[in-house]
Amino acid sequence: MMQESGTEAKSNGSAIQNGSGGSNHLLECGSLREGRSNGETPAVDIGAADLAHAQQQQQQALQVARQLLLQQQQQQQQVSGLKSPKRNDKQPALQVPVSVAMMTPQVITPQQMQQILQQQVLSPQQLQVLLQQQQALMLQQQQLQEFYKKQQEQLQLQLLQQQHAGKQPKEQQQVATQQLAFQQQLLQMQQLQQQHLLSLQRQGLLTIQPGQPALPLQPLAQGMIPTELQQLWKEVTSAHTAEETTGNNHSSLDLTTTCVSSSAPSKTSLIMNPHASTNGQLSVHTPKRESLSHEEHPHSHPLYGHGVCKWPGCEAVCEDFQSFLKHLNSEHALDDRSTAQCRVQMQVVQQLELQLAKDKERLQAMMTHLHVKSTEPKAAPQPLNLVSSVTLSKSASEASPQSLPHTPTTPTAPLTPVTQGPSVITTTSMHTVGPIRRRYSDKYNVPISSADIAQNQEFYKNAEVRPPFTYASLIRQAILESPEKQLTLNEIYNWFTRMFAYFRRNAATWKGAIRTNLSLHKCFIRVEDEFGSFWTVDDEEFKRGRHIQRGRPRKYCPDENFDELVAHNPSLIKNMQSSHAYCTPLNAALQASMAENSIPLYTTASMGNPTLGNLASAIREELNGAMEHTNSNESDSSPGRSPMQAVHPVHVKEEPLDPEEAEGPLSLVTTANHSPDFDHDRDYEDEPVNEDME
DNA sequence: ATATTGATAAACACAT
DNA sequence: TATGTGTTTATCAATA
Repeated sequence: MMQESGTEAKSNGSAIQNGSGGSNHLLECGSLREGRSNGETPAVDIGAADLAHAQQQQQQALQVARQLLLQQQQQQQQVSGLKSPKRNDKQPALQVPVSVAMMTPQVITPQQMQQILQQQVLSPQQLQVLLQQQQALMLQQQQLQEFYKKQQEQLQLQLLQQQHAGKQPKEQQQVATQQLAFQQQLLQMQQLQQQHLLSLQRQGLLTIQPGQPALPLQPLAQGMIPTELQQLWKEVTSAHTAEETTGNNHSSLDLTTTCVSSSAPSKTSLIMNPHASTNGQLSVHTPKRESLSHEEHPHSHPLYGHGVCKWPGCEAVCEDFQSFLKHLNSEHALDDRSTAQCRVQMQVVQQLELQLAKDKERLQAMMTHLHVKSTEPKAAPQPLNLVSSVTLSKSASEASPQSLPHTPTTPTAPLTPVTQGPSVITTTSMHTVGPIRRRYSDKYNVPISSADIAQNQEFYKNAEVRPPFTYASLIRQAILESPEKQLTLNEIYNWFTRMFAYFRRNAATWKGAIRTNLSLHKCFIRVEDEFGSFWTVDDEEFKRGRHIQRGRPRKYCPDENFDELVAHNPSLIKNMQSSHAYCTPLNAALQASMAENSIPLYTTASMGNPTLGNLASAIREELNGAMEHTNSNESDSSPGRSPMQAVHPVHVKEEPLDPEEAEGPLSLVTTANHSPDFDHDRDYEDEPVNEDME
């Protein structure tokens, strides 16, 4: 059994999903061109009597174009959705975006581009290639558009002729409508691309040569500026002096020219700087006001940082803030160029906002979906393709382990980092699962809060996603969740399988890990009684951090002399006290209430503080006495055992009526709903219940 | 570059 | 003997 899991664990190596490129778009464009020439032929025959024929041809051409459009849209969608299942392992995101970008010369959506930029995975050369491809495509699209314009004109001519002739077939109307619709789509698409291109330019990613007229920009003139933009623009301009005209009067012409000039300087800044965009956004609003305000806050200016001017596409080095101001006033004064850049920035912002809105929506849908799903009997693991750690704390994750049946060792990214981030399950936050063993930072050692787990519990129960917690954290959680704060090994196993779908396979692996952790971590204390042994946790020790202590003295062993043991390891008694090893239900209740009040469990306070410590020991003694009364057969009859231990069997094994319902203070809210199939594994379940302890 | 830390695998001992 | 439990060590990978 070990072997099987062993090999499985090691075989996970390199399952790197490579987003394979889509179809070759250029080819499709080629066919488009053919379609176009076909379409043009009939155009020449306008005067021909065979209107039906011309219409047919037009329809064919339309169809081809529509298909093309559809394909493009689909591809865009596909590509934008590509990131989700990606698994990165050793192969950072780098390869994926690059390959995608290189293999599919289609127009890249702004979202994609942004992602690529953010990941900073493309070399300047690669970016150039990409951009060139995009330009080429845009050119083709423009041609396509021209073609349709022509067609439309023809159609209108035909219609006119027909009207004169007194005929107006329905088909023609339909065709005309379709054409219009299509053209609108085309325009929209182009507009999007323009914006994208503009943003690239703004970031200095695209350099348009003088000889290469702002071809892609031209269509922008056709796209209307959204009203919000106009409003924004008005604000910007009005903030200046009255001399300026309103934004509405700025034709795309200036924009074009300015963009060209502004893009020139920044070949160097091929990688988008996250800060830059932030600054850019700020600058969008009222530059003037900001320049005023910066005087109040001398050294903080959104356009100035790290000794560099953050004006889009500028990056001029300014020794100090004063020189920056000079530079700002001289180089970025209110002129056509600056206004145009401002405009571009507005578009960029708008685009980002759009994207943000979309992503928010997506996130919402994902979360909703997951919620719904959790209620379903069996969760399909796949749904959460959350794979990219992008973030949901939930967020994204990576390829779900499900997809890697043989990679038990590869943890998935945390759905929700325990201590940080939203506790929502964000798909983005999940890291890719790869064979990589993720090491959870110390913060993951922080006790898992009920809320943290509770929020994602359903998710983990159903999705085979590896929880982002260490074994130690989980074991602790399992123990603390139990009514008695103690569990047998088997019960711990069961807790794992019950709470996490991920631990329903490769049992040998994770069970071994649990055992190792129990042994290795100082915070886990093994206690024996005549019914067997169980584990408790010393929360103090747990919180203390590094649990592992190689070569540490053997843990408490029932067969050894307790006093001697304590003498050797004074902390042991502490551990025992703090852990529930010897705690009576009363003490447990005390701790429970502390926990409820967010007081660290088994706090050192109770140990360190003489008063509390005394109280604890007093309670213990009392309980011991009580134990002896109730359980005479127990007690110290066993020589090697300490009195404390003797107490154990009495209450320790008392099994709650329903393990699921008798929850400790730390128990997860949801624990109550567990399936009963697990958890009845104690051999001593039939043990009499001692409820009189309270 | 090094030290820590966590996960795993494996060897071993012991008990049932 | 087979299995479960527990301990220990080694190795690998991720991180600090």
